[in-house]
Amino acid sequence: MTDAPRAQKRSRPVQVADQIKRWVVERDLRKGDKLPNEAAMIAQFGVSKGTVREAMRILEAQGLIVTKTGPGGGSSVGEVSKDRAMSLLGNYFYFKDLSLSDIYQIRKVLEPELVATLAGKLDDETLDELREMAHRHPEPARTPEEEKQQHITSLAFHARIADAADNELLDFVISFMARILADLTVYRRLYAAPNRALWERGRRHQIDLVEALARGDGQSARDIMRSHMQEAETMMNAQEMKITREFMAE
Amino acid sequence: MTDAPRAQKRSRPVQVADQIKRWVVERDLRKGDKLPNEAAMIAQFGVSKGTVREAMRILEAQGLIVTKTGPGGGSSVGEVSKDRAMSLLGNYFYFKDLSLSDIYQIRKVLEPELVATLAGKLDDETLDELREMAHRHPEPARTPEEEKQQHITSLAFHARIADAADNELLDFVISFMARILADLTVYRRLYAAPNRALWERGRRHQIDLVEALARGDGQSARDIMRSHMQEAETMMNAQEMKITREFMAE
DNA sequence: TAAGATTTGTTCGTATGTATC
DNA sequence: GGATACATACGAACAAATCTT
Repeated sequence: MTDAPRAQKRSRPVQVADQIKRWVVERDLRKGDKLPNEAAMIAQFGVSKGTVREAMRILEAQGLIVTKTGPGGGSSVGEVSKDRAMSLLGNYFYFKDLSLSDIYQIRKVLEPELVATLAGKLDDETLDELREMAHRHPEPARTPEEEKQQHITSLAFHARIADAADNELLDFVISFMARILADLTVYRRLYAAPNRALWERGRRHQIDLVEALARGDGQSARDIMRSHMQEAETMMNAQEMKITREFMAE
Repeated sequence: MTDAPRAQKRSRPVQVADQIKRWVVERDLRKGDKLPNEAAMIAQFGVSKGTVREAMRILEAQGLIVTKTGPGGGSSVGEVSKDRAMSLLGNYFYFKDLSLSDIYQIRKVLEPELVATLAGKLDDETLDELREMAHRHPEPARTPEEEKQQHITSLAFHARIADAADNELLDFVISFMARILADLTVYRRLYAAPNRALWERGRRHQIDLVEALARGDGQSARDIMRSHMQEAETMMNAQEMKITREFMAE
């Protein structure tokens, strides 16, 4: 049991929620498995309807159960989705004021590592998706709106690669960083000459990376991603950005 | 607004919880700031007491608010603790069956990166704590119980270093991995000769690492951590381990 | 210490909404 | 459509915690 030896006073709904958690773990229940209905829990725990409902809300908020009305309805175990997990974690960092350099310090080492292990292991469908994204914007953006769109496509490119990893933790961390970056609000001064050469190199990186992945060349993939990350960081630092302070919604 | 354009039917408590979240974000409320009390929310949202309470439980479960009874009590904004964030994220991985190699793939690149940036930046108090942990177990374990204790001390050593990072995201990821590893259940066969040489090298690594950090030698720190991670992985792979399948408690 | 005020915590009864058969 | 089984929501009352005087 990881359960802390807690001396704290815990409200009844929280106690009930904890008991239900233990109940689920003990029986090793899985995704669709059903929990007892309200009436049964009222009897089981000797508490009122309201208390049971509050307990269910707690579990629901954590993504652990889903509830349906009607006959055959009730609560059942629900796998925590990646999106919800990212939102919950996002709430933690809401108070932390992450900087771009914080994020890039990690991206710079994780993303090259990721592509190195993925080389030669991607199926054709994934590779085609990546090719499409890499080629989607053949010209530099002319308007802030286009710029934003390209930015989002680029982050989706990275998230798509992470999804293909069989390391769920690596996938999550990289996807989470992509999401934070996507949620950034860009305050930028529009420079007269938005370095076309640098932009072009970024695009080439993506294209070359996909082909390195396709032919199973892990070392090249790693090297390409390294310089890509390096240049991406440079570009972003050149802009004035600020992380939006808001809670993430599921 | 990150808020998704959700068509779903959301129950009233969830709607109320969302509105309160928005309310908090709009006013940029911080850690101790108080929310309206139950009665006010009942009036504000035109819902019943039970509904408001369920909404509060949702926010509480996410670590966003804390509630106290009595005069001057009520709900207030509560910074999400690292522990709670780790627990919530742990629930996501509960369903994922992470392997040791998944975790070490990331540790191997992140921890060397961490110590490299930390060299020369730790205060004396932190360094002394690390020295104490590195020297705490001068002899190899003789019993499974001692072995477990040494394992936990070692993970605490890494978590302590992560805490000192000014990169909150890096801190969190490393601490989270340490916690997962600490939650592992060890099923081991006790080998006749538990490689004393390897154990001794691990201990030396920790001791040397602290001194490299103390004298500000980032390159050495990185190298030491690299081989330390490499050997730690080897040791763990030699053991039979299995991740305990249970929800983490706060 | 004690009493009173304030605010959340819990219960019960009842009514409504919703999905299935 | 109607019956059934279930969650959803409301309102009034009382209990418990905690602060102030």
